[in-house]
This record gives sequence, structure tokens and C-alpha cells, in this order.
Amino acid sequence: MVRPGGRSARVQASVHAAVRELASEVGRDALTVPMIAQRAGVTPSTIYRRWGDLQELMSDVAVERLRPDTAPKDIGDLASSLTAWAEQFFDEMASPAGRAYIRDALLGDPDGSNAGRCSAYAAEQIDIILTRATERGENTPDTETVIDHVVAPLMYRILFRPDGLDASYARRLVATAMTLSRTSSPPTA
Amino acid sequence: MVRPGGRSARVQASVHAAVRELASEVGRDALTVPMIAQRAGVTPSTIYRRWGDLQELMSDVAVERLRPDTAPKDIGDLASSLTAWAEQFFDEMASPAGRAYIRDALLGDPDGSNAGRCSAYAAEQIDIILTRATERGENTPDTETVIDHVVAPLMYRILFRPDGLDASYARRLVATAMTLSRTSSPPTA
DNA sequence: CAGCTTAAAGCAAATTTGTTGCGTCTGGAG
DNA sequence: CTCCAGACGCAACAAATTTGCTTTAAGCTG
Repeated sequence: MVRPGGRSARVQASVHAAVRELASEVGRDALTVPMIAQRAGVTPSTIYRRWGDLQELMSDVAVERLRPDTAPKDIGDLASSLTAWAEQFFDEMASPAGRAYIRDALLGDPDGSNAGRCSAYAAEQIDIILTRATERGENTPDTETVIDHVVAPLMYRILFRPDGLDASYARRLVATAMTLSRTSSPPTA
Repeated sequence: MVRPGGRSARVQASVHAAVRELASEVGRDALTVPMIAQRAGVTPSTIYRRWGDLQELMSDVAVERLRPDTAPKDIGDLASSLTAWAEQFFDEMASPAGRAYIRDALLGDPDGSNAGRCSAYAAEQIDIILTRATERGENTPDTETVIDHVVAPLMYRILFRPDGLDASYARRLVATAMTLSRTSSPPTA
């Protein structure tokens, strides 16, 4: 268990900061554990003991940066709100930086908990949008349906086929998902 | 450029074989470059120079193992064929071994070409199934539609939310995708 | 088919990274 | 206030990675 306060927390913050600084200075691929340790004012063995290796540390940092900082904007209707959110999600995730974070988050993640957290972030944002629409009396698809038919295709193509993507693709996915509002049978989870 | 035959080819084959053998003997996570080099009868520097690092080598091997070895079975109609294929795809990919291969394929892949190859394998299989159905006069969805609404959700959940998945989820995705046969607007690619 | 060219492999030294045992420090509980 | 446990620092050690140079052999070319 990581202690919540005091020195442990300071070390954690300073290591994370060192990663962010160095990543922007020398590039993500040039990072090494000893380099990060020195910048953070910490010995390498501290990092190895606490995070295991560079990948797990990067995964930890990546999840932090993928956390949404604000609730999605409330535009009028569901179709507009979801489209706007999907476009923004696409822009963030499909950028070189976003792709690197996604890869890092998936990479150093032995038990899948970091990846699960990323997915939960998206689910929360979608939930907010759908709840607002439901309160307005709109007919809405299930959160899981939006994940399956909007988020998943975006992530799949970002990860497996990064070429020829643009925001119009995100819009099309939302339009298709909207047609599934009534007929869909949501998955198990 | 990698020379197509002779010694280069022998080294490549022997290194790949060494990876497969050792992975089943000591476990994937215990592999190291020097260990693989010794088993393959090669010096470590050969592997470093040719593949860069362990991740890229593992990615290379993983793509080999993710390549389908046979054309999908031809059952009667489109719905059955696609469902059968999706179930098999799900079983292979969601297994611990399959998940490990997917991760490896994505991880050591600086330019995304290995991931693209994996995606192309699935697209080929789907194409075969859809072409057969079209020749039978059936109304079929687009290949890209099947990728977006069947393959992508499966991969997304395997990567980001591995819990609570089963084959019935794959069946449900196929059923939903079939309803998109006429109305879908396929994505750019 | 003999000679030439050059990519790729071998070898070994040097460097860098990762591991581990042990003593010290510091939150936080009692 | 005192004690305990977990986390950190330090340093020696072990392992992996990089690199300059040499050697081998694939595939042309004449």
C-alpha cells in the first residue's frame, strides 16, 4: 500500500513531474529510469521498487493525463452533445500525444487496472451526457451501446489503423449509434 | 533491407523458434534477449541490431501467431457464418495467450505496421465471408461496418475491460451489425 | 562460375541499466 | 511520546545493451 501523505506523496509527485518535464525536453522515447530519478531527486532503486520498471511508471503517468478534467459541455440535444463530445475525444486520443498515452497506459499494465480506469473515464463522461438527455425526456441509447459503437471503433482505429482518420468519422459513428437507441440489446457488463 | 534467403532467413527462423520454445518453457515474462540469443545459437548483438529490442522482437513473433491459418468455414447463410467466425475470433483473442499476443503486437510497434497487419488479417477473413454471401445474393453490410461494430467492440473490451466477457457478447454484436446492412455509411478508409 | 560488393553476423570491451541487502528515516497508530 | 512498519538512500553487484571492428556469405556482374 502506498502511504497517502508525507514523504511517499512527495516522491510520487516529484517523479511524475520529472517524467512530464523530461518527456517534453528530450522526448518520450529517450526517457530512462536513472534519468528520471536524477531529475526527481530520488535514487533509481526507489523507482524500481515502487513502480517495477519504466513501463509501469509511464502507464501510471499516462492514466493521470488521460483523466478528463471537466464534465462534458451541455449543448442542447443529445445528438449534438454526443457528437461534440466524440469529436473532442477523437481529437485528444488521435493526436500523437494521445496515442502515446494510450499505448503507455495499456503497455505497463500487468493486471489491466490502468486500462480499466481509462475506459471508466470515458464511460463516466458518456453517462453524464446520457443522463442529462434522459432527464430532458429524450430517448437515449445505453452507455454500453455508445461504448461499443462509438468509443470502441475510435480506439480500434487509433490503435490498429491510424491512417485516414478524421473527425467526420467520429460524427458518423455517433449518428449510427443514435439509430440503435431503441433496438439495441446492451452487453453483459 | 532484410535479405530474403540464406543466413538471414535462417537466423530469423531460429530466433523466432527460440522465442516460441522459451515462452512455453519459462513463460513469456521471463524472456530476455541474451537467453533467446543463446537458444537460437546467435549473439545478442545480432538480435539488438536486427530487431532493436525485446519488445519489437516479441511484436514480430506475435503478428506471426495472429495470422489466420485457414479461410473461415462456409456455413449456410451470412448470419451463421459471421456469428461462427466472431465466436472463434473472440475465443482466440480473449484467451490469455491471445491477449498476450495482441499486447505484444501493439507494444513493440513504433510505426504501427504490425498492428495494421493484424487488422488486415481480420479484414481479409471478413471479406471472404461477405463476398460469399454477396455471391449468394444476400444483402450484406460493408466490411468496414463489421470491423467497426463487431471487431472493434471485441478488441476494445479485451484490451480495456477484460472482465465478464463471453461468446454471447460476440453473437449480440453480429446481430446488431446485421441490422446496419442497409443504412450504414462506411467510414473513410 | 569466379570475383566483387555489401548487408548482416560474430566478437569483445565499454557503458548503462536493473537488483539486492542493509541501515536510516518518517508517517501514523496506540 | 514511543514504537512499528513501510519507504527511502546507499553501495556493491549482476545483468543487459551499445558499439567499434572483424569476418562471413548472399546475390550481382561480367
